[in-house]
Amino acid sequence: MPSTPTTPLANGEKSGRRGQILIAAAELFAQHGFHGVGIDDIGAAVGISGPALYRHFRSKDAMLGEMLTSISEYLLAGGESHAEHDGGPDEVLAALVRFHVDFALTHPALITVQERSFANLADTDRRQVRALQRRYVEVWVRAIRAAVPGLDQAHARSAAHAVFGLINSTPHSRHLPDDELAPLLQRLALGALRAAR
Amino acid sequence: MPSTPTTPLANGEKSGRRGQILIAAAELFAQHGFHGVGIDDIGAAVGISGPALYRHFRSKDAMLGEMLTSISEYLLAGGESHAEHDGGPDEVLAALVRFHVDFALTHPALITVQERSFANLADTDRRQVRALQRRYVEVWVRAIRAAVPGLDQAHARSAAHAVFGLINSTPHSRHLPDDELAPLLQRLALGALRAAR
DNA sequence: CGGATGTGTTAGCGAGCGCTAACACATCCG
DNA sequence: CGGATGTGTTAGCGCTCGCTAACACATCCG
Repeated sequence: MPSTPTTPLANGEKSGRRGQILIAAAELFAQHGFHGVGIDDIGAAVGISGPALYRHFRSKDAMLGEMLTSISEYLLAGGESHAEHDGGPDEVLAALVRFHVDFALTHPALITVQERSFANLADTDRRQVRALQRRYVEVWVRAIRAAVPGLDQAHARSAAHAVFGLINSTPHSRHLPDDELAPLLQRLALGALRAAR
Repeated sequence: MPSTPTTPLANGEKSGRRGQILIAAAELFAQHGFHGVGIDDIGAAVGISGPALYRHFRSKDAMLGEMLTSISEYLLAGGESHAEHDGGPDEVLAALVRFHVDFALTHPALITVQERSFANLADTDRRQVRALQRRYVEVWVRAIRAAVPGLDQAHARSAAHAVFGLINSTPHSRHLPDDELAPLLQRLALGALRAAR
């Protein structure tokens, strides 16, 4: 059975070498930036040497493309699944916050890459990732407007992006154990949205 | 008179060519990442050609170093100045938020570079920038703990970083005019901090 | 005047990049 | 067995990069 993704990279047919390579590459891209990482660095990180990567990916750009697409699909699928669940608007919003916080804490490198390497995508990949991201934002916008009355679309969208920034800042600052940081971030995010107006 | 900085780059002796180059380079670094920008690109952006930059900076690394140091010094000076002003804890915190929001909206490229290119700094520059950033964070930590009782240092520090992420996310999403976005961000940031505990 | 100083140019270096070519070998299966 | 397939290797290509060298010229000033 194909199953819905449980982990953003290394799923289904991406399991094995391909997934392993994407995970290692994401870590490196997050640390040094896309252009700061060489093909040989990525190979070395998975125990093979540079050019062997081309048995699995068409190009370095293709790695980034598949990486960001995969992340965006995972976020969208998770967001939609939580948004569909019944429960009041407050519960839905809290579930979205919890989902995103959990993702940021579990996959800090992926959050970093998603944030920073968008501009390095090839045109086609960039369009696809942007479309997926927009749909994810729209899930949030609907949830925010349902839970916080009196916000127009533009304000809700800005608030959504701001909360992403709040949650995604995690990788750069982890002075707390996850089991204290996660609830703090959830309080901060929901507190921010409650104050949106 | 030397005066305190009114603009993060292009101050005092940095006025003229040096400041102009740093501003142009910051814009390019923000768009493409440090390694994604060539010496010739920076030169072209100020109307001279590549190698002429070495009349003003020792290296490309030195440009980034001076850029981030300058930004960090500006933030720290502004933060300390607002923290010293009298007024209740709430007023001080609100002033810090307003100051940081204003900086993020006025200099989106600088915020982006400060966030993303820290890892590209040479060792010496990185140490200095880190020290300045820590002091800026400490200004916030004190203000947060004064205004939001019951937070220990670690939680306050995490909250400060989260609010930076919230405010700094602005460059990536501006669907509102500044005069609506700024108050929204201030409400979100203060709302988050109020909910920290 | 004439040297010093500051700021620009073009040519070109050495190094590192992404990627391809050519080959090696292990596994699988008709 | 023996070809097909998949996955690894090393050598090396063409290109771009940061940076230096060598030179040009304008301004300033003793």
